[in-house]
Amino acid sequence: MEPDAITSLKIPGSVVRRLPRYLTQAQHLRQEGVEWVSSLSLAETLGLTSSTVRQDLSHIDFQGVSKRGYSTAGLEGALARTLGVDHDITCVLVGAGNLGRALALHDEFGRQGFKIVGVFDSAPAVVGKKVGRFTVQGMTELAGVVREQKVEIGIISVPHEAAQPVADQLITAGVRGLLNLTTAHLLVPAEASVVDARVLASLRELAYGVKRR
Amino acid sequence: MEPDAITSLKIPGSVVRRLPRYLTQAQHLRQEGVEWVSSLSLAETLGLTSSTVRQDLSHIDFQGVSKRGYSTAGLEGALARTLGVDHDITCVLVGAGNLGRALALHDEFGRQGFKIVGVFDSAPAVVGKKVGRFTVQGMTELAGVVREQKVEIGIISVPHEAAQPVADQLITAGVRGLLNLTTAHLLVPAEASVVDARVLASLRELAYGVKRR
DNA sequence: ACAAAAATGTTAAAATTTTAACGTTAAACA
DNA sequence: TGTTTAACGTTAAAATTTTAACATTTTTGT
Repeated sequence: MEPDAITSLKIPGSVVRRLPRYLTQAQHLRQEGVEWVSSLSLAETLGLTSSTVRQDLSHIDFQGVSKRGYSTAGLEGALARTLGVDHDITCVLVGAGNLGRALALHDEFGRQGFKIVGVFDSAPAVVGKKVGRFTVQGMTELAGVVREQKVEIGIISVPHEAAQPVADQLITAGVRGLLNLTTAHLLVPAEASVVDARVLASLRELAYGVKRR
Repeated sequence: MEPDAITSLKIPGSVVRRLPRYLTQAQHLRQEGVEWVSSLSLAETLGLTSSTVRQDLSHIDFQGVSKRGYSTAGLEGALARTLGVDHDITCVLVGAGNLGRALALHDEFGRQGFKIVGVFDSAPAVVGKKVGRFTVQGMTELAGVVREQKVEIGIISVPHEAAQPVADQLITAGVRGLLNLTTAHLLVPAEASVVDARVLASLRELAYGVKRR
């Protein structure tokens, strides 16, 4: 099945960053038994305009229906396909500190298709310890696991000084995307992707928000 | 000391979202003993243009020096003041699941001035349990703690269906900013701020990134 | 003391993103 | 069966954001 020439060509970053929110809404609504949703209602619950919603959804391979809106199930499926989350994605997690362990234990990601297949850490004191169903492995085993299990995404939750070397190791081993939970800025080759989770940055952004009133 | 009329008037959101990254860089550089940094060098390490960096920093109350650039210490201080992170900010955390517990245990936030003063959960089985130095409290105690300790920020890491009611309770109790770790979209009065941590959304954004190549 | 040059702050243009406007489609109902 | 109308998809305008260009400043070196 050939992907649609227009819709698959390249979705602007501003739009890609909103697609996950539409997906979440579509999921929630469908789970609540709602079958149809309009651009206006999506806009209101997400704090956008209906124009933006329609403009955004025009980038995915899915059509609304006049007078009804969008089928929540159809929208959910189309968004999942567009984002590439309509199938499981294998991940490894590097850095078994508090944050890393929490993510490994947080089954919601697994339910959403992000399957962690290994947890790694460089500290000998941590290697061998259990984190939920995982046994923490040493960094020497990382490349092998990535190759054997065709791991696509690496989640980095190490101290920020260690982040770049870990990123390099992951990319060299064959991972194509990095979720960066550190405050470091990661440099990767053009064919790889990085998304920063920005947890501390979000808190700081919030500090600015609460200050000015 | 009157805040500068121009610089404090309102910094565009696009800029505010980058200020924490400059702050992080300035901190890292100063800790490494680097005293000066240019807009070009900042731009290169953050993946921006030097123009954007200079434009962004023109919003804060701080001047660079011709031929030298920006003093890392000065920049760090000015950014911290602009964002409002030059003093401690009290936070409470609601939802002592895996993610919540990890954040409570992650001392980096505390070192950066975000002081958690209480951890709350609605599940009777969890209330009374220890999370690091905290004893999980019931929701009935939330309002009292927020008022007595003048808590400014609430961190929400509950199941998404519970997020809005928890947000309402926090706002009613007097919190002025919310860090939302759930996938719910939170509605709050105009005088309050919400920042979404977008962890799952980031993974999904990454899925799109790894798909298209 | 003067000239050269590196890097800022600022102005203005370019690019992108968001919003509004509106023609079109198809469901609902008389 | 025809009319009404809600809501889409699309075009174009408005607003915002990013980038380029350059005049200005100030350090450095001769």
